[in-house]
Amino acid sequence: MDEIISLILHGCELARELGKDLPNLATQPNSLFNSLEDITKIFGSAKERVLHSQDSSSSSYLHNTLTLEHQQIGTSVEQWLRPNPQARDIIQTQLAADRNEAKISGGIDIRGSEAAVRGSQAVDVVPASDVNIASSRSQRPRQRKDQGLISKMTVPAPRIGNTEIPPEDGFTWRKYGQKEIINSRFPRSYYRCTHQKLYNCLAKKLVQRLDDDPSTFEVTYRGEHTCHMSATAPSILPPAADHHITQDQLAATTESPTSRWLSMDVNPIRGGSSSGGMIGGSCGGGGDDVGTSTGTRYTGKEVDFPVMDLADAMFNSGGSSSSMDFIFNSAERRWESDDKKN
DNA sequence: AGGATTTGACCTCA
DNA sequence: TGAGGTCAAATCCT
Repeated sequence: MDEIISLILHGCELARELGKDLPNLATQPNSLFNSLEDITKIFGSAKERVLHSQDSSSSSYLHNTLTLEHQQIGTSVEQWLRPNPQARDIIQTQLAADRNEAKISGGIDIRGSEAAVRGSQAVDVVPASDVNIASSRSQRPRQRKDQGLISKMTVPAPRIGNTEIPPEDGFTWRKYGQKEIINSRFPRSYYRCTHQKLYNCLAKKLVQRLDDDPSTFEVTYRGEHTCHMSATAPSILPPAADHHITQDQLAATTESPTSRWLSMDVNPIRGGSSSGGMIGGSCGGGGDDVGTSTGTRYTGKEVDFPVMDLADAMFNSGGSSSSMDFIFNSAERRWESDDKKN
C-alpha cells in the first residue's frame, strides 16, 4: 500500500508542476503531451494496483482520491484546451470511442464526473435504450438492433445566416432523409457522414427542432467517426479490416446490446497498439469546412465541450499512450495544416 | 458532370 | 401494425 501512496504522491507532484507550467506548455503540445503522459502512467499504474488490492475499503478511499486528482488534471487541461477548439474536436471524438470501450470492458463508470462538467449545452452520452425511453416515454420504446452509444445534445439555432440548419459541429454531413415525427411540429432530418462510403464511417446524426423552443435543435449523434480526414481530403488510409469486431466478439462482451451500434473497433487501447488503429478521429474540420451546408462547426463560445472527458480518457487509458498519441498527433497535424493556410 | 438535397417508397422492429 | 429509419430515383446546385 505504501507503494501505491508513493505513486500517487509522485503523480500529484507532477500534476502540480504541470499546473504551474501550463501557460508555457500551452504553446508546446509535445512537451505538454510528455508531461500528461507521465502523469497518466503514474495514476494509471496506481489505479490498477488499487483495483487489484485485497483491501476493499482502502481501495474505495484511494479510488476516490485518484478520481479527485483526475478531475484536477481535467481542469488544467480544460484551461489549455479553451483556446484550442480544434483539439477539442478531435478529443471529443476519441473520448467517445474510449468511453464506449470502457463500457464494453466493464470499466469504471465515469458518467458522474462527466455530468459535473457539462457546459452550457445539455450534452449526454447514454445508451440508445435510455434515449428512447426518455424521449418518448408515452410511446412504445424503439431500438434498432445495431444501435449503441448515442450522444444527445441541444443546440441553439444560428442567429445569423441560415437558421434552418443546426450550428456547425466540425464534421461534414450528408442529408439522407427527412421524416415527419408523430406529436412533433417539426420534421426530423437524418444525416450521415459524408465519407461513409469511402471510409465506412458509420457516424450519423439526427436533427430536430424542439416543439417548445423552435430556436433550439436537438441533435442526436450515433456511432463514431471511423474516418479521419479533413473536410476535403483524406489524411490517412482507411482503417484496416482487422479493426472490425466480429459479431461473435460482440456477443462475447458483457455490454448492453445498445452499445453495439458500432461495428468498428475504434479504440486503440483494446488492441494494445495504436498503429493503424487510430480511427476515432475527426471527419471534418480542418479549419475550412468547405463541405456542405451541413458541414458545420461548433465554436468554443457556443459549446462547452466536456473537457473533463480528456481526463477520463487519460485515466481510463491505464497508462497507455495511444489515446494521447492520437489526440496530439491529430491536433498537431491540424494545426500544421492551418498554419500552411495562413 | 458530379455531388448534395428532396421525397416517396420501402424496411425494421417493438 | 405503425412509427421511425433508410433507400434511391429525381431534382437541384455549383
